[in-house]
Amino acid sequence: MNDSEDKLRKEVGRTCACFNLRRAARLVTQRFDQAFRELGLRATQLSVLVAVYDMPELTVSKAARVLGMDRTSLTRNIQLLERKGLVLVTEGDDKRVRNIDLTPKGVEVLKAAFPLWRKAQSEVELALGNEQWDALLSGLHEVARKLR
Amino acid sequence: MNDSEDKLRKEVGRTCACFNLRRAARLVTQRFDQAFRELGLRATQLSVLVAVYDMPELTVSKAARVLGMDRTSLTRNIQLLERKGLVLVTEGDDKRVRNIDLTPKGVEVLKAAFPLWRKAQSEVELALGNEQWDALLSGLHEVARKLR
DNA sequence: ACGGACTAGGTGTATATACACTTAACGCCA
DNA sequence: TGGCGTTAAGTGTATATACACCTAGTCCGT
Repeated sequence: MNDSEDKLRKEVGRTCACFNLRRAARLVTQRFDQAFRELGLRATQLSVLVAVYDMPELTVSKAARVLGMDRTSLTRNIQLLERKGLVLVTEGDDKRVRNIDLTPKGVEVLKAAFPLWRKAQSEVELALGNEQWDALLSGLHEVARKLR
Repeated sequence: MNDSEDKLRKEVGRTCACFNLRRAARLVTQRFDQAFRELGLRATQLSVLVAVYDMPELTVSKAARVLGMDRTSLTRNIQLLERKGLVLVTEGDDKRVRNIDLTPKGVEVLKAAFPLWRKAQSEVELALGNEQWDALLSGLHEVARKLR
């Protein structure tokens, strides 16, 4: 490996957008998953529940766009939530679409998750400090806006 | 759901550290995976190769710490790279540890990946602009430093 | 009405990730 | 030196994620 390759290699380790985003996501996800463990809920599942509550009669494709997630990934997520009895999937008027809605149990779990979320979220915000946290969040929003 | 619960729910959607990190990581990973497709390499695999090259005689546990990844997740990653013939896993003097090193083929793939990485990385940096990208990267580093 | 283009969704397969548990090796000390 | 606590690693299982491919329903022009 020559000098310029060595330089590039070091740059990858330090600055790679993909690696740094994934590493941070892994670390934060571990904390959040831990926080929701008592509900038998994973962090990803909570974000799906929130989106479903926010948008009644949500379809799989619409939800995938909002969540910045591949449609087929979301299908598996929703199947899981359905098995847990947290969401209800029904056929739309257009027979191709599936409408996703929270069950009463889903709403209960969502409500129970809020204080646990608040705690996990505060830990991250505290670790960074308000200023850096705001900057980070802006950057993440911008990534979603530009690459969605 | 009462008013304060509604407010919290909306806050989750907008500000959740876990969701926003994961969504950005998903979107960026899709681009990077796409960029490396011609090498049969995924973005995560590249970051492992870089770490392995950087630290000769790296062990699984040490690599996991550096990469901010669960040790057992890394085991699966390394098994994959071993099957592809990109890394070599050997027993250490201490018979418990495994030393991970790149094979010549691994070095070749790593070198071939650099220009592809440069291109994918530039797209993200351009999408955000230098200032916001620097702020985002700092935040991600800080998350790793504080939560590792 | 029909046929093709388009759209919504699911499945097969592979990788990524982590927790709980297990196994094997090391080291120390009584 | 024999046993026990510690450490390094792998396995079983479950979820998360995405691409390639497939199916079925809708729409529209003729």
